[in-house]
Amino acid sequence: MDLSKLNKTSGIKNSKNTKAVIDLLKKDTIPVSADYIYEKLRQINPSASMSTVYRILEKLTVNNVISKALIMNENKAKYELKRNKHVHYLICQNCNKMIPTDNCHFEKLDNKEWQDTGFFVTGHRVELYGFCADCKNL
Amino acid sequence: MDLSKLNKTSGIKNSKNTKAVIDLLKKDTIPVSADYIYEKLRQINPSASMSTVYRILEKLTVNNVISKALIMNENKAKYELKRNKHVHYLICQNCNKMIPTDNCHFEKLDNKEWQDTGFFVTGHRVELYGFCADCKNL
DNA sequence: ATTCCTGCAAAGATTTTGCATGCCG
DNA sequence: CGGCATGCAAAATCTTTGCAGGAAT
Repeated sequence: MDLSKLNKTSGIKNSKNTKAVIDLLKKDTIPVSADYIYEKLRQINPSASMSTVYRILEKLTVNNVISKALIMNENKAKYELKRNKHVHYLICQNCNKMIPTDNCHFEKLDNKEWQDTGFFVTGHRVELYGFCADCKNL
Repeated sequence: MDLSKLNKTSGIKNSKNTKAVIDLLKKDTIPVSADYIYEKLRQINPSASMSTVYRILEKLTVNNVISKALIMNENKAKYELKRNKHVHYLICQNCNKMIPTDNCHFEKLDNKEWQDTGFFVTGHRVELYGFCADCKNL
């Protein structure tokens, strides 16, 4: 996550807030909400505002540093750092827990024409839902 | 979509608005927003309100008649009728068009334990994104 | 008669924007 | 300096809820 490299192509500056947000996201293994990021950022910079958080997330999304995901049963966006190893999630229908799983059966879909539709697939998102170990026997 | 059957288990009554919403959804092949449903419903019942739409969608979702999907790059929920044949979507990153595809490679995932996680998978959602035939050569 | 449904208005929640000021390159 | 970044407040969206009256079983 080299901010100075980003800077050249995007005009994004090397601000404290932006760096802090990226550092926060590095520590998470599941997508997190703007609100969560705001709370964490306030611990580092107590005067940071929600609009700054949204503006940073927007810029990082546009520049492909993070991705914005909308999850079943959630009414707000969540964000996660894009990483080399691509991950999907198991989502519990009972407690909403998200569990990352790196066992992706679907890589072969990417960068291919999708059958006879003329659609060129560049990526995919898979959510597996069901019941986690704690909830499946309730 | 047998409302009278639903009625028995759910307490949902056979109201004009609910029937109209189900009929609307039957005509769509891609998920649609509450707003879109509201506009269509108003053509049938000009006094219908947005809160009624949301209340109907909530009830139908809970009772498994429709499903609520959150789509990449959209900031609002979309809804679609649950059908026997299960469908995924190709989503264009340029024009946001959604194209249904019934070629699902993933059915074998369902109703299985997911590897050694103890998670029991009951369903899945796949979004393939990329560029549609119209946008891929822009 | 009871229970669910509806419209309206108000409130909540999430996200975006205008503006004046501050910081980075 | 010039342009992006920030905080604040206000606004824009989307969604939910309280209440009183109406419809369905």
